[in-house]
Amino acid sequence: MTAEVRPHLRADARRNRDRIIATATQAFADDGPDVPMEEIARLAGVGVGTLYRHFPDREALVVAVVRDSLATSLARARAAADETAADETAADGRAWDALVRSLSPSRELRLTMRLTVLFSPGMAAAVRADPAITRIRREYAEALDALIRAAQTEGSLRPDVGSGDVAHLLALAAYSLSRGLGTTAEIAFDRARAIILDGLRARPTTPLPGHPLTTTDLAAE
Amino acid sequence: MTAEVRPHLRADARRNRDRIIATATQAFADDGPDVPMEEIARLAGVGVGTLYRHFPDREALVVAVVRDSLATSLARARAAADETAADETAADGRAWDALVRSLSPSRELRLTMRLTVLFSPGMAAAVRADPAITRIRREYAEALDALIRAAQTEGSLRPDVGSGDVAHLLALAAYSLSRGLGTTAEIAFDRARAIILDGLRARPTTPLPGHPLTTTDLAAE
Amino acid sequence: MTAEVRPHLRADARRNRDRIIATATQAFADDGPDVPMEEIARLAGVGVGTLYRHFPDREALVVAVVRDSLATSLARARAAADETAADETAADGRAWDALVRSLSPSRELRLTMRLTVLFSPGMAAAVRADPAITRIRREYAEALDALIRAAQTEGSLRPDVGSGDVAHLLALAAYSLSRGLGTTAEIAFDRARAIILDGLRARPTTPLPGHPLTTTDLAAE
Amino acid sequence: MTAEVRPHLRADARRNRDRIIATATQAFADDGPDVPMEEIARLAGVGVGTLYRHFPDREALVVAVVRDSLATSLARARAAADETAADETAADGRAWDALVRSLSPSRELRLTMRLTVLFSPGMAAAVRADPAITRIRREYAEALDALIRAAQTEGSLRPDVGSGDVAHLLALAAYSLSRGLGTTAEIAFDRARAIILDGLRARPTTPLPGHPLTTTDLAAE
DNA sequence: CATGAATGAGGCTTCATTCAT
DNA sequence: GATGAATGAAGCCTCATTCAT
Repeated sequence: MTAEVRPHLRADARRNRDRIIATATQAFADDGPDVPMEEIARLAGVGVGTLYRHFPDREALVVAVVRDSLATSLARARAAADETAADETAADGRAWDALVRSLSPSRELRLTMRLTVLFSPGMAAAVRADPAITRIRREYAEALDALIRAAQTEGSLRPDVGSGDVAHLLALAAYSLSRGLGTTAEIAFDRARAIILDGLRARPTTPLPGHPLTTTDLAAE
Repeated sequence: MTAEVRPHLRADARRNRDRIIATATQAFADDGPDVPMEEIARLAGVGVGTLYRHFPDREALVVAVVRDSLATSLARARAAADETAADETAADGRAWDALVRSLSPSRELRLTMRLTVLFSPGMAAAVRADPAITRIRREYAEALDALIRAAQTEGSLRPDVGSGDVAHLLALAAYSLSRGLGTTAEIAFDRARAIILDGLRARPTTPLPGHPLTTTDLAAE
Repeated sequence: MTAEVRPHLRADARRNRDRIIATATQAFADDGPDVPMEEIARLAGVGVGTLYRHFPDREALVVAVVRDSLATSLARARAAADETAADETAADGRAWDALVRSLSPSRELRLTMRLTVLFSPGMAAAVRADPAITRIRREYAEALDALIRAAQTEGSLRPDVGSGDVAHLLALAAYSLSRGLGTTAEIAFDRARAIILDGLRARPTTPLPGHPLTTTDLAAE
Repeated sequence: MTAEVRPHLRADARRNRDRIIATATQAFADDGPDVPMEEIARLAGVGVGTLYRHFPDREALVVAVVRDSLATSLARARAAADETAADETAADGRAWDALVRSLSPSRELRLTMRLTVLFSPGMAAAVRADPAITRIRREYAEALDALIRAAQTEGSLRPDVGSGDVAHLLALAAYSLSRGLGTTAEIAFDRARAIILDGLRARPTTPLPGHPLTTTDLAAE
């Protein structure tokens, strides 16, 4: 689950650290961003002291949770991309297919994106300020850029959108994840995604305002 | 700003009540749903006691804020609808135009929708339980239903979507409102909206999963 | 209900004052000594402002309630005493009979005595410091003293007790008034009183410690 | 001072818990049932947090105080009873002597009984609802019942009273404990108790109303 | 290192009292 | 005079964080 390596950490300590992150992720998803630290420690089966030994304060824990989740998601996305690239049987529209998968973020990634909305302004700033997170976001953005250029080259994606636009729509779809996990919510999500994809595939009707957004444009927000 | 009338309320008290609601709306938008009551009181220029005289607890204040915002938005939407109906110059595609406006919620409505996501489960439940809010939501839903049927009849809206789908996409767009108010955010919003609209106008390519969602489907979520 | 006369008070103001005292007495009896001022005002059908016009603070109201109750009780006790004194048919043991009546305080007096126990130390001090209340207590004590001497003279009351002892026992009996008004409570009270009376009538068996207490001894407590 | 044992509690925590109970008992006795929690914590030399760690809310603290006090009193009463039972030199009237001791509750028990009168209805209900307290009260009642039957059998206690009557008189005497600790108060208490005892020893003169009360009758009140 | 007890700042709410209408 | 709105100090409780065991 953890994608960053901290060299000098005894096996049991490492196990504790991982369990705390996993538990916190689940707790944030279940109970929202205000779960008390003691509750997280309890759920992880450790004392608060241990929690604080690994993460000096709540902010550090939150950053670790987001970092871990993004790293995992990125790793998975890359693995999938490699498989796809190696798949010689794919028809044309291969770049479009990859883009479609980008708009189908894993449940875990969606939870993380949702969290970043729910966290308080201070937490959100801390998350954005984390170098590792920044790096992962940049790599995501680069991958998305490549995908988009390929799809536009192959003619399957409308030419007047940029990676910022797609990332934005991706984020929108992800936010829709409601706390409840009903299948209705999942169906609503899938339907919305399909409609958005049709919008992305469409020939432009009326010109979009401004110019194609890059992910950098969004980050400046 | 206030759309509900409480008959027997001294002028000064009424003024305070309105100011508290306006201040709280702003404070929630700026600092999230956890702004301390005392902070809200301070920003409104009143003592905590006054705040609590008008709203017996935090829940009551939140409900009042949402109710007020929704009521205002509904009133404006209706006024706009009347004007539109009276506009004899509109080309064909009139229903579509109205639908487009539905996907352009006012900044205030967008803030409110954002709030409903941010509130804790308890608050969200209290908001949903409020009769006035329930009524407004129902009226909104009914208006949207009519709009959608008309647009589908005139052929401008794809036939495989329901009011629930549109409401969902509307909500997605609204959530996108970031805390910051930069024009970039506004442009990103407008571009996303246009793309979504293109998706709604599109001839279906691959069939959508499930069946057209009604707003009732969403509420059951 | 009010036994003190405040000369220059308009009739309606006087009526308000009386109603507030009566209401407060009832409210203290029903809900304990912490009833909010606003609640008392509401029950009395006046605004808080009016309440505060008549009684500058909570202490003043409490003192007025106790004073009024004691004054009424004293007046009634005197009226009863006069009637008794005039009753020529009474057998011997007349002083004893009067004493018995002393140990049967009216429901109102019992409530008041109970209140003085329940009030906070500060309130209790304020009550004890009130000159009118002090005077009434003194008059009560004097009446009790006379009664006791007479009863001891006629041989119906054991000689080794003083007015302080009787007042103390009287207070004990009064405290027994529970909040609930069940008849069981009343019967328990009557039985306890009868047993205490038997104790007062008894020939001493073992000598009592100390010496007969006067009411002054008690007040010094 | 503490009679209940909580097995798994660190020594220092246990010490704190005990000190908090002792301090709270004293504080309630001195300043009434409304002493602020923070004041209790301060007097106990701990932070509020510690107080709340041991007792989740004020009610829990009050219940613990009463439970502890009653348990201690019961334990002492039993120890005394055992000694008495072993005392072969006692003259006849042994049951009566035991009853006399029952009417001489320890200072601590008297404080506790006083508290139960002073507490608000809610607190009183919580105290009555506590299983440990209920058990102790029942055991007290049973012991009193046995004592009373024995005394009536040996002819030293009037036959027309029940355990409820004695418990009631016991409570009355206990309530008399004034806030101040003057020796006058103690003497007044002792004298009142002696008089009440004479009343209990007396041959009935006029019949008591109702029938002998059991402790169950009182509890139903 | 792990544990969980202790701390205290901070948020929510109540209510005695004051003051504008 | 009467009214009830406004005020803010004070009490209850929670929880992030520190520290002794």
